[in-house]
Amino acid sequence: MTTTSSASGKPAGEIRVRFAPSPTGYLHVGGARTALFNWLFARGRGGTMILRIEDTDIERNRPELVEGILDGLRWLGVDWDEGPYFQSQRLDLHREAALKLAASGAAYFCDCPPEKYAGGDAVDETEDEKKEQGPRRITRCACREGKPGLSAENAAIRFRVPPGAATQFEDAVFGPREVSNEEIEDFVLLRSPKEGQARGGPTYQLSAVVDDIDMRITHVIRGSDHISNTPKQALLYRALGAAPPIFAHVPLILGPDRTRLSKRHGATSVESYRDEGFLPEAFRNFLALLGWSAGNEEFMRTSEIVERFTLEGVSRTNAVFDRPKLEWFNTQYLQKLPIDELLPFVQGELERSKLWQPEWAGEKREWFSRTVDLLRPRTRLLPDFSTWARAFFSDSFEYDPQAREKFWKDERLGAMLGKLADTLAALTDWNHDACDHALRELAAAEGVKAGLLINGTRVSIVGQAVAPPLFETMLVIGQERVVSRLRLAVEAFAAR
RNA sequence: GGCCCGGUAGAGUAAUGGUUAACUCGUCGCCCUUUCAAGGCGAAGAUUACGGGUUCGACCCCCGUCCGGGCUACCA
Repeated sequence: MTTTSSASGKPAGEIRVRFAPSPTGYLHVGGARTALFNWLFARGRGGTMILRIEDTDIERNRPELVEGILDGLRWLGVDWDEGPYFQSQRLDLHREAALKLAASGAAYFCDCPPEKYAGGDAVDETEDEKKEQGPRRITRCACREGKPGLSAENAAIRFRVPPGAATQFEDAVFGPREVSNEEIEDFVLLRSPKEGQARGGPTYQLSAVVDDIDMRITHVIRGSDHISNTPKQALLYRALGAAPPIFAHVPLILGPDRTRLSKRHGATSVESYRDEGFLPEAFRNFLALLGWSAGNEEFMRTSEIVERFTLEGVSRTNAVFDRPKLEWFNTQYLQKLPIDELLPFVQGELERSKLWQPEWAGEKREWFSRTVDLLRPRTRLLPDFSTWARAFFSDSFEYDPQAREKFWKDERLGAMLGKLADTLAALTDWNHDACDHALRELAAAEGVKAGLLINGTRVSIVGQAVAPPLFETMLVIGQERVVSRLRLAVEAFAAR
């Protein structure tokens, strides 16, 4: 097996990491966080990020899911320098390695039924032994001693775990690890051929290690659910004549009930957060802080996280996914992002909701920018721009029933709205103070508190009880529209 | 069952033997105010899972217990 055939000609000593999802589902938040950590690590030290699709399980594998995973990654802003490689296209390399190991005696052919191995039971134990209480022995079946007539055409290949030794590896998060080989079963490298097949496929252990060697991966950063498999892989590296990489097992993400995050906890796919209207950078910031931290500051632009990220800073404790905190990050980014960085996201949202007008990117860009800037302190998710703030982008909007209920109570309001329309229509200079004075004078003349008119007017021109300060709202909506909306409101008020 | 890893306020983390255990989210209150957010100020909330050690001194080191998680596949 060669270790020099990787696609990149970069110098040795460079950091190379990979994210290796298997297409058995969508990209979930746990996978996304693992991808992010790999990416942060690579980007922070000039390393190379590789994407590899682990699709060796033909039965569970769903190729149509690959594109969704890539989309999720792209949305997250996690890009890669090499790949995606598909393990299904590298099967010969994996088989070759298994055969080579079998030829050298580091592995052997075995045709025991898989059930014999399941559960870690010793297959060759006696009934008496089975009844004994003590710890179960790790499987070492008779094939290990060599069974005639076996080959890759009719048997699986198992790794021969060296007896009487211990296997160690380095984990950047959990520290040095050592496991007695007595705890490691003779795991399968190459499956036995299924009916109609000439040869079996590689298992995860084999293909991952062979590819990691071939791709010259220096740091394997993955979920801590893999930590127990790592001794097997360390053994494999050495048997294949390669030095094991540094491993870094990152803690798992849990649901509110402290069990592993899964569908029943609600949204777990990255795409669902995209669809809800979270900003990718907010999501990234949140994810980065699940199992990693750097001092007291939590709101950190991605560039800053890249700068500060270290494997040593990764926690060993599983973390609970806390949606309210994710939402807090989103509101922070909605408010603090330089406006020009936010605009494309709002544009995307308005395009989705069919409210977008091309001129807002052209001659009316200033207006668009000012309006978004005015709205953003009160938004939580991108769709707020096309739902709650619809009246800022469209003349077709409805009065929110609760807003009407709350602020269209006073009977005198209807008439006042009409008078206000007349007064505002007469204004020659459409600015904040002019609107302010006009409204307050009217309120005084009518003998009502300005608040009554202000609140009633807000509902009239944007249909909502909550909006930015009224006179600034009037400015961005424009004189003509404000006046006509007030006149429409007079009718609606009467018919309410 | 076995092997491994964890356990600091409701959540995420800090403090890696040395003053009243710190920060962020959330919760509650006050200020601001034209609605609601944002923002500002403040409060409540932790016998550092429990029990033993070691030490002048323990969140931190050791042992045990409990709880949680992972692995225990010819899945990845």
